[in-house]
Amino acid sequence: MPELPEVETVRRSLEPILIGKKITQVEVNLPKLIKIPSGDANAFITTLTGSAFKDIRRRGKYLLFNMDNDWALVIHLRMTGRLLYVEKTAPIAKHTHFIFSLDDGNQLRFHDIRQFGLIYLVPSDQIDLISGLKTMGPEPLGTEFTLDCLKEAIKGKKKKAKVFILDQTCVAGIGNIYADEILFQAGIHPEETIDKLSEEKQNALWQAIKDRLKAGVEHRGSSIKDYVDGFGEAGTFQHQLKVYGKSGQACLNCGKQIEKIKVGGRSTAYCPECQKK
DNA sequence: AGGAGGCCCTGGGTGC
DNA sequence: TGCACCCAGGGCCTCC
Repeated sequence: MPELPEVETVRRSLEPILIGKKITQVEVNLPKLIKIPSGDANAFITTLTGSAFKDIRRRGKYLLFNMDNDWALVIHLRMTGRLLYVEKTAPIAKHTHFIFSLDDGNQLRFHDIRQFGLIYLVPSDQIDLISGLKTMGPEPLGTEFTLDCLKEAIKGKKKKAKVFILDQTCVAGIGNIYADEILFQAGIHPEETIDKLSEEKQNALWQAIKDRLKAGVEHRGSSIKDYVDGFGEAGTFQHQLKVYGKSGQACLNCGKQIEKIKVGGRSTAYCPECQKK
């Protein structure tokens, strides 16, 4: 499940090889993934063909490819999306929905088993047309994400802690895996009401958000099931996980059994001893 | 405002 | 072996 560290790893893997490359041909096999212009493969193909990659940015879990014709190709990988840079002779894997042929003879392919991925093509100065980007909260690894910034976002909110950190308008880029890991490190119960946290816990949450995401990036993401970078390489952060996917196992910190509950409709693993309300 | 539920979708796992 | 069912989950939606 690509979250901030996985999306950032994809960005870093693709950036050096895509910048300056021109798209010579676009093949769309599943137009419904194009949200803007809605399902319009022809407009999508016409606009992108002949343009070159200028830069690749990331905002939350979105990848933004700025093209030299002032359009931006924006991609959200959701759960099973992959962006792969391959030779054009490589066999086409099942679930390959988009193929961008490049002027270096290789291809960038978008592959997505569950077809949940989202693709947008917007003028690069109008990325706010994408509602998820328009309302996106602060980048947790950026300088704007200060302790005061987090406290301000928390103020008056009655959401459960896990629901709060998964809310992209509160903090950008956190998904189910890192949410559980962050709350474990901060010693916060996932169902604790967020504005009931003590000063000390708010500080611990702030530190844990930055620390776990940074560690995820350093380990090139977590490859639980589907995630790989732009070259098909797996990450290694899955070996650092303390609670996600560990329900029934002993907590590495206290030995108590990790429990599994549902919070905000998401499966949640936590240690009842280390994460008390 | 928050919470619950549904929807999109495939494949892997389990139970009979 | 086959079939039914459940689960995984990000973002967006509706309804209460």
